[in-house]
Amino acid sequence: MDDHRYHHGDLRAALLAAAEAELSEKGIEAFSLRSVAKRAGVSHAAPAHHFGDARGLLTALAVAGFRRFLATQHQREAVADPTPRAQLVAAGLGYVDFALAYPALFRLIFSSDRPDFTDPALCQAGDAAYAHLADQVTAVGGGALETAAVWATAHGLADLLAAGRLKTLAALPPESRDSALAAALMRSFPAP
Amino acid sequence: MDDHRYHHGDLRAALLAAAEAELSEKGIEAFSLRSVAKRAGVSHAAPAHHFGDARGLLTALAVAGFRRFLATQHQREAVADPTPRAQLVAAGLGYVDFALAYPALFRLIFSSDRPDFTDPALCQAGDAAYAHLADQVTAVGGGALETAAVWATAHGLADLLAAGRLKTLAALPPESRDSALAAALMRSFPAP
DNA sequence: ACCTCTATCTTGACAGTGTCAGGATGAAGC
DNA sequence: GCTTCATCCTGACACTGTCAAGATAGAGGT
Repeated sequence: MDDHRYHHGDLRAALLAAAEAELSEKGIEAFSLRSVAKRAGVSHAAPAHHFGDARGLLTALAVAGFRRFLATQHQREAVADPTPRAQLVAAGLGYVDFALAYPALFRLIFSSDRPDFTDPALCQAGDAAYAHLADQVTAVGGGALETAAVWATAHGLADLLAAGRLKTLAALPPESRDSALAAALMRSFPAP
Repeated sequence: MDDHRYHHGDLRAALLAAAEAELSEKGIEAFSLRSVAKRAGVSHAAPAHHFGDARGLLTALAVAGFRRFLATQHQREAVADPTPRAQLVAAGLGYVDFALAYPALFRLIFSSDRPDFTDPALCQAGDAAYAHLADQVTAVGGGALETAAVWATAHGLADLLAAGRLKTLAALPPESRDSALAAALMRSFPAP
């Protein structure tokens, strides 16, 4: 609990936490590496040793974001019917949940050039998220094109809602909003 | 044709053109006001007089982006069947066309905090784009929820394609890609 | 015990950025 | 010709990311 040691102990994790806080407060376009260091209580060049540069930090943050992205979908799936169709819809609702709960992380992952998307760890995290969706589409009898269609619908809903551009949907109470989202998702893949 | 006059003549338009070129080359997150001024051949503080600050320039650029966004949709609609359903699908294809032709502008408009979206001109331009879509959904018998569903599908396809994340769709030849997009769009609103 | 080695973090510097204050320029109106 | 004013420039400031060089402390060997 001593914050004033020369060696921090777990500065890497502390910097990631500070970076996420800065990201959600200031947004990706006002993100500052020095602000992150200041928030973590270290010098402005301390992050360099753990992440190389600002891109490295944001890449690591994007990896963590993808993991939480999948975890948010799993939360929805856990409380949904075990049928493939219900699981797929639940994943879509989790997709939207993540975008609304962590809009800055969502934008970092899907609408930013700052993370290095050729980084192996980030590639793997992104591929895992895609594979999860593709598996579920396969389970309902769809192929690559159906995966693209479902993904686009979920992504469009999530992105527009997170940006505050779907006021008619956002104004609905949670249950009817979810059912509207579910209906849109259901239409995006073929009937059984 | 004299580029070295003290008074530029139409610096505002020249700065907008330079800003769009910089935006599409460097991306929104590496956008630099000084680079724009340098490209236009004026001093680093010249843009301030016409746009106030960097946000003002990007706001004006977003307004122009919304206009071109609508124009791109109109191009598709002009060569499509005049039936309401075909016109709506054409608008969706134009939506995707714009995202692929001007990805940086698309991101500026839909995934950036830098423009001032409370600016009257920008609000009006954005509302016009929304109204165009809503009108077409109304013409096929849909309401607010259907508008949201169609919008989300078109937006998701456009955003993911522009980000290069739908390789299966992007790999298709143009005609079959368009028909796949059209099929996804058709499913997003009720049958006649 | 001491001594090195190494990872970790700090300090200081540099070029580049947005923004502001003040000054220079030149076109238009009287 | 003189004034006026929009237009554009120069210079300064604080802030940013990145690099080089130094300070610190924990670990491991002798």
